[in-house]
Amino acid sequence: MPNILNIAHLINIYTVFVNGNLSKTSYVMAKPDKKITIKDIALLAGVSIGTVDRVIHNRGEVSEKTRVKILRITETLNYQPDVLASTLASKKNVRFATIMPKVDKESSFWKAPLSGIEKAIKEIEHYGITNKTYFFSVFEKNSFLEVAQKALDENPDGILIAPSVQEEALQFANICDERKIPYAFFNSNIAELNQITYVGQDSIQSGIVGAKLMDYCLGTNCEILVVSIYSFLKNNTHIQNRKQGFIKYYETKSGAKKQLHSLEINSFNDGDIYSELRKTLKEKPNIKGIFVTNSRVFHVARFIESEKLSHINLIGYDLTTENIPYLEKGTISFLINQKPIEQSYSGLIALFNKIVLKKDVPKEILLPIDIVTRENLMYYE
Amino acid sequence: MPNILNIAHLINIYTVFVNGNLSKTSYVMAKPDKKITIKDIALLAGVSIGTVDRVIHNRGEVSEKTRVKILRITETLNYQPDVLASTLASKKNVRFATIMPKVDKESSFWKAPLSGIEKAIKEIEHYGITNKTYFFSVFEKNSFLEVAQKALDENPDGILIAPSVQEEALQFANICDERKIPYAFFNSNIAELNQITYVGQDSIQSGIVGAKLMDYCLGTNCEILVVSIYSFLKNNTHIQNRKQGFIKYYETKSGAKKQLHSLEINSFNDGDIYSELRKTLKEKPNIKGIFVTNSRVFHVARFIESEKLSHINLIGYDLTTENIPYLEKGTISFLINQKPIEQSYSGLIALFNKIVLKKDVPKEILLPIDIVTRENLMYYE
DNA sequence: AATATTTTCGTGTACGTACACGAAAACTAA
DNA sequence: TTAGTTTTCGTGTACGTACACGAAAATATT
Repeated sequence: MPNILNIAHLINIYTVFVNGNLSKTSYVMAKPDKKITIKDIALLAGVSIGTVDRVIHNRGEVSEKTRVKILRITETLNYQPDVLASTLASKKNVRFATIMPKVDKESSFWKAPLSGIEKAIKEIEHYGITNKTYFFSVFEKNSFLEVAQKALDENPDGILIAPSVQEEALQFANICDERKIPYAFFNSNIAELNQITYVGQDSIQSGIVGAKLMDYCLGTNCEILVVSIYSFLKNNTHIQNRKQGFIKYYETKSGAKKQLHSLEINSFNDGDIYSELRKTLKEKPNIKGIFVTNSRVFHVARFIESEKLSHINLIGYDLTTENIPYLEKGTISFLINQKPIEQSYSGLIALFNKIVLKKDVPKEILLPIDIVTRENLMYYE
Repeated sequence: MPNILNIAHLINIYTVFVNGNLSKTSYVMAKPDKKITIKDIALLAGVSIGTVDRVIHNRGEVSEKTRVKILRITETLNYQPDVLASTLASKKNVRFATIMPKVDKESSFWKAPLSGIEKAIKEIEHYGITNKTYFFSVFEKNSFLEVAQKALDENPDGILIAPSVQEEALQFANICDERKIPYAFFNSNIAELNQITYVGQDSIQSGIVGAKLMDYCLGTNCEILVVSIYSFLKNNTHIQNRKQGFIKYYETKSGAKKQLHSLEINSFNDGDIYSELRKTLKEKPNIKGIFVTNSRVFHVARFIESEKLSHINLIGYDLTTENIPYLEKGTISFLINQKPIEQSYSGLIALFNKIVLKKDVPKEILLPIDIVTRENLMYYE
């Protein structure tokens, strides 16, 4: 029989248990505030804290009988381990790896996730968590897998991936599955894998939002151009979904439909882009709105300015340093924000919750589709 | 002379110090990863950890000589106390109080902050933090101060306040100052006080955003009505700023100006509201847009539906359960979201950072002005 | 100089958990 | 039964900090 300390709450627990009426309610009603510790459980089970610890961590070396007994008590009292004490005692530090595209000179989009990573780590570094970020090039074919291998070599406890190159990322996810390393995606997703979660935007819906805005901008009798710049390089489905969503809006919309045109440009060169745009606009002079499916919208903005086409409404994606000046000047009417900072931040926090705190994490964390215009820009930067 | 343990990093520290070249850089370069503990400091200072602890907490009973010595080492090594160990050791629990309007049957706006509070507490309860929320009525004159007094009676370690009734809140803030209880504001602000921080929206700018949206919605030749419903009851400046911002946009805007009209309605009764609106719209048939300066926009939406005025563009505030159906149907074109959940969440986190972690907190945390329409609504709810 | 008083400091225990080590109990083999 | 083996468990120490208690050192008093 356990030695009963003269602590009120323990007596309460104990009474409940010797009665055989092992009821959570009755305990909780007795002392709702006091936190249950393994010491309490040990006392109630008539064993030592070491034994309780072994049961909780499935470390074996405990007879089935006492194991069940301890588990029963644990569940009944709804024991929650003290995260502070736990991480303090276990000096093991959890190491995360983040794999994402490098910031190329063509667009600064991938700068933003870096500060999200920093923010997340600052918040959880107390818990002994570190992160190492690995950058791949979306332009070099084998870059992703090379870089990913480096990350793997360090045997991290969890990996956050921006799977911009789908096939390679898919391959890598399988390797992670084999090696039982948990991983999460951000920015773009690959369906049907074992990712802990995906943090990002619903890309179809974001296209719909773009269309809605375009609709508000434009009068009744005009045409719209949807521009994709170098979309095949990137996470195709992501970009294509935006286009698809945009088109869908106008298909389902009752009332005056607008005519849509589509243009694919596979170049980052302003000259190439200008001539393509010039040609299209010449052919279809009724175009009053241009929707660009990714962050390369600033190319089109430059074109509009240089050709003095102020009557054209321009909508695109992402608050990159290239795009922002054109939003401020009004050349770009709206930018749809993907919340790149929150994406990486939430991704790491999700890994932390799952791996360290062992909490459940939703399979998809869909971030808001922010509508950004000149007037509310300052609060999103 | 302190007893040198054969731990590499300590020898490193020690070497640095006996040389007299007490340089942070040299230490950090030696062992950048190892965390400095009070034990390290004690060893280096040739005292016990108890003494170091006394110095760190300004608890006195230490000679000036060793105090300075310890402080010097502490600063040089950039000692950061371990929050986990610290909160584990001190079983004192920090108690916060939140004071905000009660959810009235007229509008569900104040439901949202409750979940923000819950979220924040869930995140920081490990640190022994609790919160008790107090509700006042904006309709009863002395309700705020009564409720606030109750909060004060519990002698909380920090108070989060939604100062919707300005004069009373001001008075109360002064009491808090006297009693040296730190406080923060959310949702609306009172300038020039000693609040730790204000979390909320820039209300002037939000009016400007509303105007911009209205501008996009409307054609060239039309008039706009600005409606304030029961605005004198609430945090006046907040509501008035929105109106002011809205007007400012059209004043500063070059090009075709639009004519603005203003309507104040001091009733929640649909009958009253309808007749006021009906009268105004009859007088000014050219009105094509209505901007409502608070969450009572659903009244106007109901009016528009019942009078079948589908040509009117309606813009207002807040994703309340009353407003959302009208946004979904399209009767309301846009709602400006104040992020009420994040407001209370960030408010409590700010208190936590300041009081518990002793971190610096910005004097103003201005949350984004979310533009919400039918198509991106689902990600803000 | 001896004692009293104050200042200064070291030691010990606690917080709740993790884990190593070894002792006791249970079981096996002879 | 006894020794050997395995299973099961208790004890001790550590993580980094907080704080009480009391001892030692410094100072004051007679």
